[in-house]
Amino acid sequence: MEKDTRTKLIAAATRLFAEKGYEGVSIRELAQQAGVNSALISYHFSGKEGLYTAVLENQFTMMLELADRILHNSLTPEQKIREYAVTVLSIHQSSPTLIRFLYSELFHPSPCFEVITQRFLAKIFQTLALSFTEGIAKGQFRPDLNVENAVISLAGIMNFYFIARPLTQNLVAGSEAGAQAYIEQALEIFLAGIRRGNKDG
Amino acid sequence: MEKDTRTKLIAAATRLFAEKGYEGVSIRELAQQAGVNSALISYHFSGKEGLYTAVLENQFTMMLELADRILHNSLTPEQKIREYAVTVLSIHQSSPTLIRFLYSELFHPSPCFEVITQRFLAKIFQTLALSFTEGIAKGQFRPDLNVENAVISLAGIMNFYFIARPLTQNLVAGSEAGAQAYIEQALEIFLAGIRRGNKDG
DNA sequence: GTCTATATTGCGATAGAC
DNA sequence: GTCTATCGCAATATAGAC
Repeated sequence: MEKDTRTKLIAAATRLFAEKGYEGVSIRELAQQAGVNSALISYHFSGKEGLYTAVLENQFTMMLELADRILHNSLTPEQKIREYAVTVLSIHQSSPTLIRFLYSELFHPSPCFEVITQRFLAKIFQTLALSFTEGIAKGQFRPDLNVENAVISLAGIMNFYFIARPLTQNLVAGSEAGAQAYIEQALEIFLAGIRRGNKDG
Repeated sequence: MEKDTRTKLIAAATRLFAEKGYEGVSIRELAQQAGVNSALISYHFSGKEGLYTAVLENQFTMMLELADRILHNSLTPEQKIREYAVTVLSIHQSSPTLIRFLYSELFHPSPCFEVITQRFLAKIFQTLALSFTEGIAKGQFRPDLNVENAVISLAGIMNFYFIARPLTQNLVAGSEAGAQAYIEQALEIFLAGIRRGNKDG
C-alpha cells in the first residue's frame, strides 16, 4: 500500500472539500476519512494546500478532455451550440462535484484557477462567440445579437440547472433523471430564441 | 457613538465575508477594517457567527422587499416574466455582493439559509411556474413546455450574467454598463424561445 | 460601550522512531 | 512509507478595568 494512500486521500478530499470548502475541513478530518495518518498529507502532497491543488487538477482535467470535442471540429454554428450543450451535460454527469469547485474558485480563486480560466473557460467563450458571429453572418441567427451576451445566456441556461440542483432537489417533487430532459428543452428554447425571424417587437 | 459600531461592523463584514468567505476572515481583520475593537464583535453580535448572520439577514432583506413586486400583482404571464427580469436586475444592482452570499449558502448552507429558501426562492419558483402554466393554457407559450425546467432556464439566463461576472470582467473587453443590455437581450431570447409557433422540428 | 490582556482551543506542519 | 508526539501559531471568546 504505497501509492494507494494518494488515491484514498484525493477521494476523501474531493468529497470533503466539495461539501465543506477548503477552510471548513481540517487535515485531521481528511486523514481520518481517508483512513490514513494525517502526517501523510504533508509527505505526499507537501501539505493541505498541495492536496487541494491535486483535487482541483484532477477535477479540471476531465473538463479539459471533454472540451476538446467542441473545439477541434468543423460544425455549423447551430451544431456547435448543440455540441456544447451535450458536453455540459457530460461534464456535470461524470463529475457532479465539479460545479462546487468551479464556483468556489470563481468567487475565491486560488492560484491554480488561472490555468483553468485561461486554458478552458476563455477558449470555450471565444469558440462560442465565433459560432454566434458566423451564425449571424450566414443569416441563421438574429442579426441584432450581441455575441458576448449570447454566450453568457447560453452558458447560463445550460449550467444553471446544475448550479441550482441543491435547491431544486428540495423544491421540485420528482426532479431526478431530468438533467438530459432539461438540457434538451433549454437547447430548444435558446435556439428558437436566437433564430432569425423570431424577433420581438 | 453607540449604535454606529454595529453599522460599521456590518459594513466591513459584508465586504470582507463576500470577498474571502466566512472562514477566510478573522474577527481581528473584521474589527480592524471597521475601525473598532475586536471584542465588540462578541459584545454586539455574540461572536463571529452572529455577525455573519446579521450580514446575511441584511442582504436577504433587500431581496425579499424587491420580490414582492412580482408576487403581489395581477399581470399577464409574459408581463410577470418581464417583471422578474427587471427585479433580478434591480437586486443585483442594489446589492452586488448578494450573489456571493447566495452561492456560498447554496453550496455550504448555514442555518439562516433555510429562511430564504422557504420564504423567497420557493415562492419565486412557484410564482413563475404558475405563470408558465397560465401562458401555456392561454396558448401564448409552447404547449410542450415543462414548467419546472422553464423556470430554471429563466432563472439561469437572467442570473448567470451576475454569477459569471468575475470571469467576464477579464474575458470580455468593454463589458461594463452592460447589465441592463444583457437582461434585455436575454429576455427577448427567452421569450422568443418559449412562444407558441417557434417550435423546432 | 469600549478597551487591554489573557484564557483556551484547534489548526497545519514536522522531527524522529520504525 | 508510515506512525507518534509535539511544536508553534493563530483563531475565537471573555474577564475585568475604565
